[in-house]
Amino acid sequence: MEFDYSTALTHAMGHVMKLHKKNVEYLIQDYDVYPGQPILLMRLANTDGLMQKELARRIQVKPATLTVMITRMEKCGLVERRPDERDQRISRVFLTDKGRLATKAVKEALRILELKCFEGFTDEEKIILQGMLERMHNNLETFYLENTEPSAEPNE
Amino acid sequence: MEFDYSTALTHAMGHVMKLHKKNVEYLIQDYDVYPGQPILLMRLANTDGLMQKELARRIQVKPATLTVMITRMEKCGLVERRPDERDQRISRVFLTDKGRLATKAVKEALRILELKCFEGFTDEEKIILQGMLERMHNNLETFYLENTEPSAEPNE
DNA sequence: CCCCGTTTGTTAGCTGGCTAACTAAAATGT
DNA sequence: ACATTTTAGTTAGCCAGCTAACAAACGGGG
Repeated sequence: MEFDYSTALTHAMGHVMKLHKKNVEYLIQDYDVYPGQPILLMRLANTDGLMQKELARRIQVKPATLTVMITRMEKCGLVERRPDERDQRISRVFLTDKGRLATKAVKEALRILELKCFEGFTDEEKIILQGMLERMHNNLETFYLENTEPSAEPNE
Repeated sequence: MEFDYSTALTHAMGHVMKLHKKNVEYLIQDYDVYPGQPILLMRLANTDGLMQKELARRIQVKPATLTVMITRMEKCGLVERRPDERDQRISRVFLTDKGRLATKAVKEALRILELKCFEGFTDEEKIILQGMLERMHNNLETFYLENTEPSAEPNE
C-alpha cells in the first residue's frame, strides 16, 4: 500500500510542461527572448501600459521577480518603463517596436506548438481537458486557502 | 483570427502546475527540503545508489544542475556521495537516515496533494487524463526530435 | 501641517535550471 | 606502452523564481 509518485498524474503533467518549455525555448532561440519572457510578452501584447504590480499579478509572479525581468528586457530594448504622471511611485510598462516584433514571433511559436501538442485531439477532448484543468485548479486553490488562511471557522 | 495564448490549454496547465508547486512548498516547509528536491528524494526512495549521470537523466535535469543540488543536500545531511570502487570517476548517491525521514514526509505530502488535486474525479476520468498526457508528451517529443535532429530524410 | 501608515518598486541573497569550459579518470587505438 | 578520445563530474556565469529588508512616494488623521 505504497504511494508511488512516479505514477502520479501531476508528475506526468510536470514532464509534459517541461518538454513544452524546452520546445518554446528552441523555437525562440534566435530572438533576444529568454525562458521566462514569452508569457510576459503575451500579456503585454494583450494589454500594454500596466503598472508593475498589476502585471506581476497577471502573470502570477512576485513584483520583485518582475523588477529584475523588466530591467533586463529594458536593456535588451524589448520594453520600456514610463512613470505614471499622477503617482510617482508607479511605473508603467510598454512594448517597444523591437518588443512588438519579438512578440509576434513568440506568439507564432506558441500557436504552432499548441497545434502540435494537441494533434490528434478532437474538439470535444480539448473541452474535456479544459474542464479537468479547471477542476484541478479549483481543488488546489481551495486546499491552499484552507491551509494558509484558516480565517473561516475561527472557533469550534 | 488571432491566437490568444491566455486561452491555450498549455497555459492553463502551467497555472495548475504552479499552484501545485506552491502547495508542495507549503507542505514541506518544516523540513530541510527545498523546492527542487522532492522529486529527487522520491527517485532516491525508489532506487538508491545511482550514479549522478543516471540520476540526472531520471529526473530530467542536466548533470551540472544535479551536482549543485547534491552538494547542497549533502551539506544538509539528507544524502551522501560514495565513490564507486571500480570506476573512480563515478560517485553514487545514497539517502542518509535524515534523508529517509524527510522523504517519508515528502511522500505523504505528495500523496495528500494528489488526492486533493483529483477530488471529484472518477477513475475513468483519471485514466482519460493519463492517456491525454501521454499523447501530448509524444506529440511534443516528436516535434522536438523532428526539429533538432533532422537526421532522417537527409536529402530530397 | 506634519507625522505615520500604506503602497510601489528595488535590492540582496537564496534555490534551481541551463550552457560552456574545465579536470580527472577510464577506454581505446596504434 | 603511450597518446588520444570519451566519459563523469565540477565550476563559472547566466536567467528565473522566491523572501526579507529597504526607499520613496502617496494619503489620511489629528
